[in-house]
Amino acid sequence: MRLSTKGRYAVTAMLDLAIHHEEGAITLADISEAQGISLSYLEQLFARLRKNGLVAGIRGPGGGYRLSRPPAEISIADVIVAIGEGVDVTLCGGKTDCQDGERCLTHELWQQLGSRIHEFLESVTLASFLERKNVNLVVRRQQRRQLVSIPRLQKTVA
Amino acid sequence: MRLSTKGRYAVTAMLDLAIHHEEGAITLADISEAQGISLSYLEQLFARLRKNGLVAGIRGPGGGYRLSRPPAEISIADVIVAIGEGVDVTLCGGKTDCQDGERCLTHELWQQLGSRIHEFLESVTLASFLERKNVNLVVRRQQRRQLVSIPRLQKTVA
DNA sequence: AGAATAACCAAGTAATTTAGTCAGGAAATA
DNA sequence: TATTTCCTGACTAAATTACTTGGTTATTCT
Repeated sequence: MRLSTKGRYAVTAMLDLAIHHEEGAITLADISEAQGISLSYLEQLFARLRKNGLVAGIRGPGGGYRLSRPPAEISIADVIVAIGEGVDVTLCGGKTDCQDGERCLTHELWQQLGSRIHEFLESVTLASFLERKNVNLVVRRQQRRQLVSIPRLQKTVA
Repeated sequence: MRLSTKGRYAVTAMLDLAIHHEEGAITLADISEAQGISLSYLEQLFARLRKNGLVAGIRGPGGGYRLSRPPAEISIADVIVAIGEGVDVTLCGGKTDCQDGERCLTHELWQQLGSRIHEFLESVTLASFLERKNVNLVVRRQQRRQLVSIPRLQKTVA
């Protein structure tokens, strides 16, 4: 019952795009540096995000990636599903073709679990998450320092 | 975001024990045969279940395994956690020692997800699950045949 | 036109995890 | 003592994850 870093990477990268949504495209090299993720690995992840219509790639100098929908219309579930990290907790992938009785005994349990997970991840959008986060930051008076190590984030928050 | 067969195996095996809770011990060899799981693999799983106080092993002829608590007091979460399939969805395992800001940005998200999953799995006990299942079976008038391929289960249900 | 920039793509590899085997022991019962 | 069953540790095969390497194509700037 674990989420791979692939999922985490994708979500954090998408949040990064969401933060700079108004400012145009942002390069994978930037994300790579800011988050300490290998560039090529990011490229693989973004290939899937792109194929699923979540982001649009812009080539050439000044290019990069942009969200293809406003942050309020992209849920965490969308991201997780897009990169292939499906929330299929059942053995037979949703179908009821697990033939021998005992498998089917627990089938509904895992199916329900999967639904709950999906519901939750769907209820959180990039926008709603950042909003909540912003509130938290303000509440905590996050002006102590520029310690928090993501400069591009700081700009937007402050 | 997937549950390994390890977790599934453990849960189905525990349900098996729960069904025969009144009838005394049941051997791993039986479970192995009924469910088509390798005996040695089951032994490994039960070693962990035993160490976590969920089952008690009884050696010698006529021995086997029994639940060490009534089925109503064992949740699916207990089982999943016992076999090491933790519901730790965060990177840093609950601690907040993911230093660079972006990690901590999503930290709460994964933590909340983990809580939701755990809550759900905790809300289902071996007893409550079987009860629900029984109701379903009765409602569907499961008398059509003895088709359902688990004889020991059939005995109890019928 | 040419160089720089960045997305795109395919394939291979290293590390980790999962799922399982194998070979034996130790306690209880008959 | 022989059988049954739990119990243990170490070892292996397959799959998955997390990368790396080495390119290509499209776009822009000079």
